[in-house]
Amino acid sequence: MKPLSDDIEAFIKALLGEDQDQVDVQRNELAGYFRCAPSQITYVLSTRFTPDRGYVIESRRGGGGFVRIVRLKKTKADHLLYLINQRIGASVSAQDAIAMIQQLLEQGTVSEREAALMRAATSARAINLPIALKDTLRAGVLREMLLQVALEQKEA
Amino acid sequence: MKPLSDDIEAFIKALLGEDQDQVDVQRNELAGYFRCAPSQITYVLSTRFTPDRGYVIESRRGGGGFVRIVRLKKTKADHLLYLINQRIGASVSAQDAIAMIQQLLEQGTVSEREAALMRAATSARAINLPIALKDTLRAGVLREMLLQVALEQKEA
DNA sequence: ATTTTGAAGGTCAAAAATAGTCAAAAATAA
DNA sequence: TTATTTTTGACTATTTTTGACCTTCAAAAT
Repeated sequence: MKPLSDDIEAFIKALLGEDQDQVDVQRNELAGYFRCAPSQITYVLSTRFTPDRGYVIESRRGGGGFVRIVRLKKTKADHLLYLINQRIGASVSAQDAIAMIQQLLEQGTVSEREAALMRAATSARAINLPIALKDTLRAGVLREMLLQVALEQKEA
Repeated sequence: MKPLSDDIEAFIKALLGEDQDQVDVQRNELAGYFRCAPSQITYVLSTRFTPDRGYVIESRRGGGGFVRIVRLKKTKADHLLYLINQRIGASVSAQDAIAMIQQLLEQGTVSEREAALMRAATSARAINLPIALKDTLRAGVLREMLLQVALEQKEA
């Protein structure tokens, strides 16, 4: 017997279909449909729709809340995905961040202004913490920014 | 289903339009139009039309009372300096950061892509730390990014 | 001039509507 | 059996919506 998670995963992928690269669902509604705990939906999203697999999740709580699943277009975002999934690990030095940002700039993935913003956000001044934590923090900040750029690639 | 608050926000922004910098509404009338509690109007005003987002509210009670929504007109440079020197202190919540970035966007100080980058860099996902340090860190990241934008303003 | 009154708007806390977290239990796979 | 994955549920977090009660203002009544 196939686990429910697989069905839920398939269902969401079906919702995305061919042309759609983004879909909004309501966690409780989905859970109701599959007669499972709402947290199971969260489980599926966090195990099957990761950046690693080419997806990004956004969500909002409260009235009118939702979970948005966005599929990244792999062809366009190839190098970005590599950086996000491989190159950025648990920690990134300031030097490494600068190098990666430079590459993105040179290949035209980001503008000069955008690159400057990214450098600012990952600079030592911005990330003012005990050494042990610095590089970890920077990894998080850089990753989220790259995910954001990858999201926009999809629109182009 | 989008929350009512978003509709009310959009409605008020439509009233303001491009050229108008201020508009008067009647709380009860608006509430009647949207079939909601009058206090919901107050809620929308106090969450979406804050100084951080570039608006101030004035009002008068009693017969002929009104609520006036005023869009602040500050020069971009002044506003940036205010944010950097006054508004961003030792700590900034995720919500406050979003509000400030939103205003920069509406002001045309940053592009949609740049705003998205800034949101990503200051998001809770990017800044994944013990609560105590989060807001402090975010303040640093946001400040450095704004300084960067200010720098470029100067050159242009 | 003073008081009354009805028409605004304001406050605040509770309820409702969502989603997230985390650890334990259950099911499977090795 | 042991390790891993799935499933669940209790508890938390966030956002929106509502309602009961409070304050202020202007015009009418005295």
